[in-house]
Amino acid sequence: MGRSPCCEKVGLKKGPWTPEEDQKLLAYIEEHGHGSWRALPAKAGLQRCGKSCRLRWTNYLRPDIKRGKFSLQEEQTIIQLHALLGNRWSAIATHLPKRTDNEIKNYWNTHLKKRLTKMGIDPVTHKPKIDALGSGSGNPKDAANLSHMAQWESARLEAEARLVRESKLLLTSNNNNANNSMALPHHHNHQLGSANHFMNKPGGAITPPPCLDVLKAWQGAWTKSSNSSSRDCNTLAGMMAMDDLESPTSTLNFPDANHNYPRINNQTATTVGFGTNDTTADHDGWNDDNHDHNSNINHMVAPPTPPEFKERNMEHGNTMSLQDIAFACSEGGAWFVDHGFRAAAASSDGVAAVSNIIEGFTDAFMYNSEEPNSADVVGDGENSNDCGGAGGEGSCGASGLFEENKNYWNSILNLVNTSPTGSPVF
DNA sequence: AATCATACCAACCGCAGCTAC
DNA sequence: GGTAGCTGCGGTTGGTATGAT
Repeated sequence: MGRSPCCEKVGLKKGPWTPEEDQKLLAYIEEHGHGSWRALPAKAGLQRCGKSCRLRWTNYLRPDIKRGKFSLQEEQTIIQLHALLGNRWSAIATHLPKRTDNEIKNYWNTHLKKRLTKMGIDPVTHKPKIDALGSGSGNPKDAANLSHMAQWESARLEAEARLVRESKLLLTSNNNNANNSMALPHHHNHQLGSANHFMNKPGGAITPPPCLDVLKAWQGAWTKSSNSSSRDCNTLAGMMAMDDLESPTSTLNFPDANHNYPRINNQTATTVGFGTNDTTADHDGWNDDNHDHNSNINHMVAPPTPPEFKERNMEHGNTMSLQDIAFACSEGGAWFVDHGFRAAAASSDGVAAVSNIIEGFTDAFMYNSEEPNSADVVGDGENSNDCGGAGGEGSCGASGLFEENKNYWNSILNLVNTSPTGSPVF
């Protein structure tokens, strides 16, 4: 791979651009397009290297750039995408219309990172800092395990999402049946791919679908070891709410309605923790009585009991496999698989079977009304199991698991699905 | 008013991936 | 298959603006 000499050439100007230079570059690109950046400066009469021209164009002169203060929703999106993708600014920028990767990066480094740090969150891992927790659990192994899990899961999550995309491309051409939902048609395709990946095992062996809410699970795990004074800060949303943000919402939102980014749901932020010892009636993942649904911050059910998970985690070398994650969702997972495969049984060929699985899963997992504890999807308070909707009376029991996984799965799928450019994210 | 510290952000640097030859 | 060129990306720097003392 050869290195380009670029700006090392003598005589090329560096540093801030003058209005005249901007005008030249703008005029040339408007008339001819940028074409080859390397050749552009000479053609445009600029004493700059192509790289500098490209940067000036993409970060400043491009007409579709929005400048100015970041909105609350943009901030939230950046934080959530950063939690998911890390410092992949271009990927993050894909989901923030009219914002450049450079701008987002700068904003992260100068604002958001500091803010998170100030609030005791590690801006790299997006979980409460060990220092902030003090000796907390008193078990350094926990921290190591979680860190290990975080790294592993980050990679796995990306691979999973990539497979979703690939499978979508592969299967959409063969499968129109999976697109018959008026509600969220694209999800069928994505789930189709995902199901093909994690369920289509040789010999008919079925692997339960993954509970993808790993980031939140980490936070939940940390919740367990944090003290009561810091518990209120154990959801990112909670932290945001405690700082200078206006809303605790951290459910993935897309800021610009003009870009057809779907608002996934109207629920406010949630944290699911598989490590909590919630024995209270609210089943909100907190072992107390003051973190209920009336809070601005919603807490969801903690799926398996800690000893089960710990034991399993140890068996698997302190990393989480898909099966482990699914195990974390075991209560809903068994039903989920059963429901999905009852639908699949109606088909004989592979693609249709997978399609039917997805149909079944979609019905079951996302819209199911047969589930005894099905929650109100939009959290509007009308359903007694509404997890956090305004005025909702119910708490998140077993249905919280479905809600939480559904929401997170939606988020991931929509991240993949709504990318304007065929997302370079995955 | 002057000086210093901090915040902000445009721009640069260099690595890595992709593609053409 | 190897090499060179080009482009994109992420980390970092340095100049400017703003605030504090």
